[in-house]
Amino acid sequence: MPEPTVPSVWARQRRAREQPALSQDRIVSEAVRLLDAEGVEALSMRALGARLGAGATSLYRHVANKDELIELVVDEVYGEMLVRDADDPVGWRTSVAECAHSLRAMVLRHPWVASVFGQVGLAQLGPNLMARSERLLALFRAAGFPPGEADQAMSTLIAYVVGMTTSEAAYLSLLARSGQTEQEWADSVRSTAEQAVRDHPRLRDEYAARRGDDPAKLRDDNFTYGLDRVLDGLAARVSG
Amino acid sequence: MPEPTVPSVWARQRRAREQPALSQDRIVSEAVRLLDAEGVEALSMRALGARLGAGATSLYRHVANKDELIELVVDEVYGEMLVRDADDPVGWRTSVAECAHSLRAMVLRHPWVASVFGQVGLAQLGPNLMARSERLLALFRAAGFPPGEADQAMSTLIAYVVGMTTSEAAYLSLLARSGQTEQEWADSVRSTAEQAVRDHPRLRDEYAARRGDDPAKLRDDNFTYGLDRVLDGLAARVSG
DNA sequence: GTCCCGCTGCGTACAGTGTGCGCAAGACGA
DNA sequence: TCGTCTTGCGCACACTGTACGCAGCGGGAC
Repeated sequence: MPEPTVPSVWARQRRAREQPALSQDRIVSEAVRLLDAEGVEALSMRALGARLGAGATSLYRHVANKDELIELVVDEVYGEMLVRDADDPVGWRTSVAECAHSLRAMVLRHPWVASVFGQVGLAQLGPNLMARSERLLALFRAAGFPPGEADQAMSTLIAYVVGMTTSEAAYLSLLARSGQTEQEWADSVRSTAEQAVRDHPRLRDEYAARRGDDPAKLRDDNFTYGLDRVLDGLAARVSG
Repeated sequence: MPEPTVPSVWARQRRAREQPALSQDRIVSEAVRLLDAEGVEALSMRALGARLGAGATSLYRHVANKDELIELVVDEVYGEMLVRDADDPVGWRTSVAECAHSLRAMVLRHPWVASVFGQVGLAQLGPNLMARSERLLALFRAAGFPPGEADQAMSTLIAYVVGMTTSEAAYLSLLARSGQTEQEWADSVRSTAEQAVRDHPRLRDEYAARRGDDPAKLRDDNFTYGLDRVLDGLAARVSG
C-alpha cells in the first residue's frame, strides 16, 4: 500500500504525444456508446477494444483497469447534468428542481449508470461531478441555509433523485429483459390489481385514480410528486 | 482448508440419501454469510458451493442461476426490515421513521445490497419485501393520504432511504478498499478542507460546524436530517 | 421381490472474463 | 547513432457462470 490516499485517477497526466490511435477520451466516449447501445453486461475490455479497432489489452495503456474505466465513464455522463448559476433570478427552488430533473433525464438516457451507482457511488468525485455539486451547493447556500446545513440539504435532494431514478431504471431494464412493452406490463398488472379490488373493495379508489394512464406519465408524476415533497420539506427550513 | 481428509464415497452417498444436504434455504443463508464476510465480489458459485461442502454445479438443482440467487438473497435480508402495525398508537410519522431507520440499518449491516440495488431494484418483489411494503403502505393510508397518493408518498420515502444508504454503503466500501479507517479518511479530507478554507475564508463557518466530530455520528445526523425533511414535506400533505 | 422413475449431487467441459508480462516498432533527446 | 520512452499487441493464466450427462438413491407400480 504505497499510497494510502485515494488514488486520484483524475490527476493522471494527460498524454502529450501527437495523436495516438487510442486515447483515454476516445476509450471513454466509445464505452458510453457501447453501454447505451447494449447495456452494462455487454461492456468487456475485448468488446470495447474491438469497437476501437484495437486489442483488449491495448486499452490498459490509457486506463488502469476496468473499475477506473467505469469511474471515468460515469463522470463523463455527469457532464450532462445542468445546474444554474446561484445568482440566476429564477430562484433557488426552480433551479434545484431543474437540476433534479436533468439528473433524472441523464440516468434515463443512460440506464446503466443505475446499475453501477452502488459500486462507484458519489464518493468518487470526478471533475464533472465535482464541478456540478459545487454549483448545486452554491444554490443551497444562496437559498439561505444555515452554515452546516447546506450540504445536508443537498445530499438529501441528491439521495432522493438517485434512489428514485435507480428504481426507475431497474424497473425499465427488467421490462426490457422480459421483452414486454411498458403498456403490456401495466395491463397485466392492472388485471391482477382489479382482481385484488374485487376481493377487497376498499382498495377501489386507490386504483381507480390511476387506471389507464400512460405509464411513462405516471412515472413522471411520481417523480415530480416526491421531488415537490422533498423541496417542501427543505423550503420550510429556510423560509419558515 | 475445508476438509483435509478425502471424503469417502460412502459418506457422500449416506449424506445424499438421508435428507437433501442442499436446499434453497441453506444456500441462500450461506450466501448471506459469505457476502457479509467477504463482499459481493467474493460471491461465486464455486466458493459458495465449497462453503456448503458441495460442488459448484450442485447449486443449480435448487437455484436457476446466479441472478435468481441474488434476488433470493436480497429478499432474505429485506426480512430484517421492521414495520409497525398501522393501528399502533405511536402514530404514522414515528412508525415510518422507524421503518426508514431499520431499512438503513439493514443496508449498513449488509453493504453489498447497495451494489446490487441497480440490478434487482424494487421491481422484483420477493415475499419479504412484498409483505413489508404492504404494511408500509398501510401506514401511509392510515395517515390519511388521499387515495392515489399513499403509494407515491411511500415511494418517495423509500427512494430517499435507498439513495442515501446506497451512497453511504458505496462510501464505506471505498474506504474499506483503500484500507483506511473512517477517521483517517476524515482527517485527510479535513486537511484539504482547511486548505480550501485558507483560500476561501467565506467557507469557514461551514467546515467549523462539523470539524472533529465522530464521522459515524455525522452520517447518522445527515441521514436523520434528510429523513426529517422528507417527512416534513409529506406531513404537510396530510395535516395541513 | 423386480423394475422404473423421480430427485439429488458431481465432474467435465466450454466459452468468456480481467489483466500481467514481454516483445516490437516508432518517436525523441543526447 | 544511440539509448529511452511511449504505444500497441499477442499470449497466457486464473477464474467465472453454467450446460450436459452420469451415478446412486428412495419410493411407487407391478
